[in-house]
Amino acid sequence: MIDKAERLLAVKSVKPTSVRILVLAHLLKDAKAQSLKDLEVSLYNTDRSSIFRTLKTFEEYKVVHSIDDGSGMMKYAVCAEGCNCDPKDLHYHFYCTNCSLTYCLLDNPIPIVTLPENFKMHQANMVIKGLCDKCP
Amino acid sequence: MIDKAERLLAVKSVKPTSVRILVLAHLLKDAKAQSLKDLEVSLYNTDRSSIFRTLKTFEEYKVVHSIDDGSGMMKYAVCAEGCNCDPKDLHYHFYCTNCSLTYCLLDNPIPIVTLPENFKMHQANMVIKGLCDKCP
DNA sequence: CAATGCCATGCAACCCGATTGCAAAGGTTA
DNA sequence: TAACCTTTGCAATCGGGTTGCATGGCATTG
Repeated sequence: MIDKAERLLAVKSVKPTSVRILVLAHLLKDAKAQSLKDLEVSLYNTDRSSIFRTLKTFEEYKVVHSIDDGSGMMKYAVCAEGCNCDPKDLHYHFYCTNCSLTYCLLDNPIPIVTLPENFKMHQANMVIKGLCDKCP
Repeated sequence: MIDKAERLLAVKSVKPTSVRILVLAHLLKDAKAQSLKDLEVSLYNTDRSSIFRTLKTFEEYKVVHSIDDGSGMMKYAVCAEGCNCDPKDLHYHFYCTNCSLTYCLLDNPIPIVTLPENFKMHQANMVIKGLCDKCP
């Protein structure tokens, strides 16, 4: 997972520092979107603000995308291959109100929404809330 | 607008106190969703926590629905007639990244999203971000 | 009318995630 | 080695949301 992280950073032209490799390796580890706090707990000897700034850098270089799932904490997930975080790359997210996990629903593309005249869409944030398959 | 607010409160069985009437009248005044701060500024002589609790009450009684548009501040908008805040009543919201206004796009129903097996949808929060017709 | 109790309100304080200022550490270049 | 830039760690701050508590209004009961 460490190598995978290093390779991804190279592809995205982000200097591979120790914190960045650790954070990205953790994000790659499973499919769920993780919050700053999640990462802070996992990487307990790394400073919160360093992780925070790392995530901002990742966003800037399209390594991860952020998800506001309404839980009060921003979540971060590694971008799928070829993702440019354009509207066409957007996908739904699913937030489980029981276990607080956030999933990327990559199979469902965001539909075309007809906007009022002269409205222009740049991004979208689509979150479905409910219970995941592990929660009753 | 005051009378309209009073009537709506009666319909929803919410005791019509002065703060509640004022808050609701302000929310009815225009179609844009308003934040706690917006209301605090408009009703400058009313306490923030009173407005806050009023909004919570309104949500509980389905007078308003809240929208997390990703701006960092929850927005509130009066429920359309007949709205029960069920998934079927959901609609898209549009957040203008320039002027920070949030609009309800009532004409577009939320499509059916095929969830992974055993995932259950209860609510959804769909926000499109971009520029509204008044912003360049 | 007086006593009681409930609910709304105002004020102040707190919580917590996000963010920033600043100095030290690490690495790169001249 | 010296100068420089970036990253990191620590501490502090910011801001929206939320809560504890005392006051005040209002209605119900005796």
